[in-house]
Amino acid sequence: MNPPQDGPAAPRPPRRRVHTRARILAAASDLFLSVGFARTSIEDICAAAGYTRGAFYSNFASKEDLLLALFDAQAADRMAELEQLAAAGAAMTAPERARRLVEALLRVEPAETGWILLFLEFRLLAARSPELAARVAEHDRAVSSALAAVLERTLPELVPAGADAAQAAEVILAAREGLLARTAAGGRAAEQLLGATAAVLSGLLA
Amino acid sequence: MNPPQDGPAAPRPPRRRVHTRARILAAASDLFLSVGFARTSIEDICAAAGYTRGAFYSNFASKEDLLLALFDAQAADRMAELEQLAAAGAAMTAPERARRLVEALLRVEPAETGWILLFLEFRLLAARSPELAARVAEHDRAVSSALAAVLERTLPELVPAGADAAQAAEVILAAREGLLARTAAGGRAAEQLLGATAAVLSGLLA
DNA sequence: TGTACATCAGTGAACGCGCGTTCACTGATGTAC
DNA sequence: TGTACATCAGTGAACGCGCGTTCACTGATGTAC
Repeated sequence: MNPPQDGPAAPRPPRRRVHTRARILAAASDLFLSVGFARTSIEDICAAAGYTRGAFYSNFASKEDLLLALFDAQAADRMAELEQLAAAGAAMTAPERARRLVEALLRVEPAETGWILLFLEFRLLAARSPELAARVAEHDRAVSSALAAVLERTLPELVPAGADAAQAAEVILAAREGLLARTAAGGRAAEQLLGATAAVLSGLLA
Repeated sequence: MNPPQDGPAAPRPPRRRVHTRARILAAASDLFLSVGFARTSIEDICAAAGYTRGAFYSNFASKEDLLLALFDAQAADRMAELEQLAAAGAAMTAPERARRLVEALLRVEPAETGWILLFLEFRLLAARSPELAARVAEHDRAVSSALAAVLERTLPELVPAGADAAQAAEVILAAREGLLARTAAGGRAAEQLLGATAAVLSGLLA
């Protein structure tokens, strides 16, 4: 694995074909979001990206490793989004900020739907694997404290008396996941459940 | 498949070895709850129940069919539980009723934890299969309206102004699933998240 | 009660398939001189 | 700039395994007489 240590130890040359990893990641993302992790084979991913199976193992240690890489990227995106939400909130009225937050949290675009299902699958895997569980916990912690910061800075009135922003953020995120899981998994129409949520929320906040 | 229609069409004799189905169901329930649906093989189930694989297919059409049978049984249990909750609530004070309901909904015994994870897995399967999606939707509808009845009869103050009991029930159940999924999937300690939920709830209801 | 027969619950070997992973290899890319 | 060489990203065949499902069968259970 290590380069020979006897020469003048030249610094490693920059990697070639740097796009391979990115293309595999992009193809995997598309497939995971539309079909799910378990139902997507490595063969499918490589074919979609224009490579053969070996290229996969030259860039990732395993299928699970690829999934983790995707989640890291997704987590970064989500953090940035929350950051932006907090910044944009400063210039708005409180009800406007609340509306925007709920909108951001309960979005049900197809892409978001795919992510929720993929996340569910990830939690399920994590439930049986301590390593994955640690990664999920880390992710949850990061997103949760980012949301707590948004709440504290722009919507303290959403934090119920007797609870702190961190607690409120955790409960909000967990509830959000349950709601979106139901809409994403089909069955009852999404609008119906989200409508109910809106009704309940505005009742609570009135 | 049908008996010959030429005789005097005697009524079918009662089935023999009637316990087989029940024993397979019990073994499957144990395994699904502790290991999950995908990770449990039919071979595992049959071995645990004391049969061979063929016995399985003589009692169930497929692995999925067995899962559906388990869910039907579980749904019946849950309905009975809610029924009982409503009946018992009549003799209590309102805060006591609220405490009991929250307790019942956010229980995290090991068995309940297994059920939540199994349900997650079921929703995931349902997301890719219209037939299963219909079954989940039916199940959700039944449980949801049972909870709505409990709310209306014993805890109308839990229904926010502007929302009806059906909407409140749906949102409560969805949020419950999200909360329990997080605790069941490990990572953050269950007590921590449930403690946060309690804090948020009592803040909201105060 | 006893005997011949029919049924069908359960057996267990075999099938077939998909898929994650490995590995000896090759040829394009970059380095040294 | 040109040539020899080394590297290693990507190839593609093969391996191995697990598992859901099928099916010809058998022998215990029940029926008819």
